[in-house]
Amino acid sequence: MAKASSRHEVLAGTELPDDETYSNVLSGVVKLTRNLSDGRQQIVGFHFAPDFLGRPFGAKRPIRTEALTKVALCSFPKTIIERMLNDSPKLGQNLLNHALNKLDEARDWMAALGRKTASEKVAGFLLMIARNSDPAYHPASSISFDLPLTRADIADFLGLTIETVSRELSRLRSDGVIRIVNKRHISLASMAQLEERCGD
Amino acid sequence: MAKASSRHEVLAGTELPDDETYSNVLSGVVKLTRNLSDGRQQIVGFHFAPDFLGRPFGAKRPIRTEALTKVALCSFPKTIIERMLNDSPKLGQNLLNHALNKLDEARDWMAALGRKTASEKVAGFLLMIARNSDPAYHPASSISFDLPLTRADIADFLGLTIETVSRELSRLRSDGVIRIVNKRHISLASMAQLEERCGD
DNA sequence: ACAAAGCCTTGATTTGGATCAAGGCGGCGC
DNA sequence: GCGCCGCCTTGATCCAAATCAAGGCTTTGT
Repeated sequence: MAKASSRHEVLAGTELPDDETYSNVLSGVVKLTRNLSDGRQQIVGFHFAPDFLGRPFGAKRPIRTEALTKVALCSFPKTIIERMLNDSPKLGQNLLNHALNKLDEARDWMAALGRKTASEKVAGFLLMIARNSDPAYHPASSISFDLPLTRADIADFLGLTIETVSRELSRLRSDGVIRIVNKRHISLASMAQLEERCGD
Repeated sequence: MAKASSRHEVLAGTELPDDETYSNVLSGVVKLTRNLSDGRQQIVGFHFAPDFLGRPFGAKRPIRTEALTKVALCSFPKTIIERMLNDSPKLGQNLLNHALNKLDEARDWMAALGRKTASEKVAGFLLMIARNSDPAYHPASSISFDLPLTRADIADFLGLTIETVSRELSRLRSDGVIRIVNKRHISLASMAQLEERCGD
């Protein structure tokens, strides 16, 4: 298996075509986007390390895959993966678990999109990024992280406009919940205050 | 395998506990609900025949599972399923495919919740029910079906209020797109008009 | 037959977030 | 250095959907 794999990096902004490979995200962040016919856009998922990318036996879907940051990938040809799925049940179980975790995440975000207010959405989003940036986080300690997304991407993820995202971030800052070190770097006194504001 | 299975029916409104069984939906409709702490509610998925219910190796989730109509199930103990997953890769592949299809559905609905207008959401919802009611549908022919949901459930699915759902259904009726035979039964002249109004 | 409870519809009013509008700031090319 | 461009913020106004309100229709129980 190690023989067939190839490690490579792509730059932020690269579209990852839905080709015949199958990859593991080693570092960086990938976004999945769904478009309506008139151009309205919704981000429907992220892949952080160590998520998988690519669908075995894949029915193609109208979803665009794009690197948000520099991304390191470890890729295999789909034929190899499909053969391994037939031979060893272990891999299939990993993939099934991964897919079910992604499904749970998607369902959490359906609840957020359908029922949360703008400020709850933004707080919940910052929490998600914070948790994925610092895997071994302590709920009480202070944390600082880069936003891998522009305001436009955040808006596309939360089902809001750029202006509303900007206003809610300003409000969190003036309420003392976050510090906006610069447009792309946030620091938190504690996760606890964000957790109170995220509504679930 | 057939030995360990048991066929049974539950009434509309029954909660299906997240127990140690694993089931196939033979008929009827099941809803999955996610709640925020203050009681706001979002329906995050449906299971129609022949979907699967239950998560192998299951991490429990804060999701409630409830029969919307009378539902017929074919159940197996989880231990059996988990043993079969280790023995034969075929079952694992089916489950993986099923999970990936549910994930695609969830992502379509994320786009709807985040970016569609109320009337597009209602049109898209009717289309989904119509397609699941009449598996062998012809896009051009006229169709009639029962809504397995109350207005409150529809609102919880679409991230709207009961009143808005009611108004949008009334509007589709007065525009001649649907006939409301009674509160729970709808008939369509054609799917095409709904497809035009669902926004994607 | 009637009362009570669910569920749904329709109308009036309010409001959260969208849209429209006007800069600010930082990086880059010339 | 200076002007341009992309990205972000903030303010003013508008509007789609929420909320508030009133009743209608059906079913259930007495």
